[in-house]
Amino acid sequence: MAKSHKLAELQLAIMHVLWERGEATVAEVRAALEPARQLAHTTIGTMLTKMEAKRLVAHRSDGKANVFRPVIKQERVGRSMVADLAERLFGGDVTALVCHLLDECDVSRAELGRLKKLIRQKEEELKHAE
Amino acid sequence: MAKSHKLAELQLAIMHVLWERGEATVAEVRAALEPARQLAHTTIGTMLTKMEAKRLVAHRSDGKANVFRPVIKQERVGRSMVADLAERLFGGDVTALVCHLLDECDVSRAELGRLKKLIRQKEEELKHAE
DNA sequence: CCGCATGTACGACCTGGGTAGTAGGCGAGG
DNA sequence: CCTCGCCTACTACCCAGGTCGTACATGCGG
Repeated sequence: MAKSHKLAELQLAIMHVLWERGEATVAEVRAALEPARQLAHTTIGTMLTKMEAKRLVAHRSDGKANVFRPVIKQERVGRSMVADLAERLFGGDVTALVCHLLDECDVSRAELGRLKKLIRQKEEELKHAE
Repeated sequence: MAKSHKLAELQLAIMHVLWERGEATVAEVRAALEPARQLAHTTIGTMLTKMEAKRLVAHRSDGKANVFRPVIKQERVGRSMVADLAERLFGGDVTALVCHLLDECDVSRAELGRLKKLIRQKEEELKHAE
């Protein structure tokens, strides 16, 4: 029952760290976030605790420190957040969202190439599915 | 400077009504939102007031009622919210976002057609720009 | 054995979104 | 003129995200 997993700023940043590393302690997360944001050690800890309450992460106790690992998949979060945005901004019209993307951000030719390939591939899949 | 305009759920819904109509009273906004959400008249009023404080909307007084109109363009909000999501979810890699879209949502063949056309058009633009 | 460095757990607080109640203004109908 | 209905303005809350401070545990170097 894919309940929409909307993660806010910091939560998402933390999840990224965990997804990348598999698991991490509070200090490690903090260090990883350090360049972008200076946060107190406890801030990360608190956040992680709150996130555990929401079943976004889980922890095991390794000696003195807690080691956290992601519970939900990046995949899943990405999917629901993108879908959510498409819904709220374009009434669920995915194509409209892509148009928007293409229009507003500058996309390099290489990227266009990749996209073309992707679309062709998608068309193949559709053909086979029928 | 394009400070990122992130609007939350209700705010966005209200803006959609205003963008569509050009302007509307509290009662009209409420009526427009009615099918999806039952909200007290004052809820809309309060929200609109808060939004006015943030310069998202403005109002003129027409007799007894206030008539609100959008101050920011839909365009602008869409752009910054999409960019924001791309940034937070895919580190700004627009192509990754599009891939994701294509992969996860089911896109009809007609939509794929539209997208192909779009990309070709985009390629033209790039060529001319050089 | 002491105290510093690290860590955790818990509680405080602020902000912004969202939701609504209440008080008071004001025009229309009786 | 009084009341009903509609409207605004103000105030009050609740919740979640975010940010810490403080108190307390505990391993390690001297």
